[in-house]
Amino acid sequence: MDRTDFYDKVYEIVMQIPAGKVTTYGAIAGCIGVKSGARMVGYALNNLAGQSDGESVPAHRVVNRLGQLTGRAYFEGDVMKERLEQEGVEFKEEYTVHIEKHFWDPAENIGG
DNA sequence: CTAATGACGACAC
DNA sequence: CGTGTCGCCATTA
Repeated sequence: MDRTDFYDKVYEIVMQIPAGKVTTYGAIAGCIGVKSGARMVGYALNNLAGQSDGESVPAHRVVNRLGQLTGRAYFEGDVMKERLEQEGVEFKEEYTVHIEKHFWDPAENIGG
């Protein structure tokens, strides 16, 4: 599939996310070029559920702009939360990370 | 092509 | 400040 170019971009960025850090869908979408493709980003991550390289993409480090683990439903149990905790990410709520402290800007590592 | 959906985001009330 | 609505782009039916 050549149209997966968008997905590749998402994966390439998400794979660069260091442990203990998190980023947002909008940030990734903007770094790719599709600023308003925030929804598409989540859509691409969801696709990982069936991709063999899915394990290579720490989609659990991607949360919405509020730090909410909206996609935890696509992980096994609380894997998305437990993984972030074991990496050192602080949580404000049961399923909300401290995005303000652990925010990771892809444009500072990919685009620049 | 049209209509509906989605791990989102911003604006209006 | 909280709720409600539209827009965004790609995929699917």
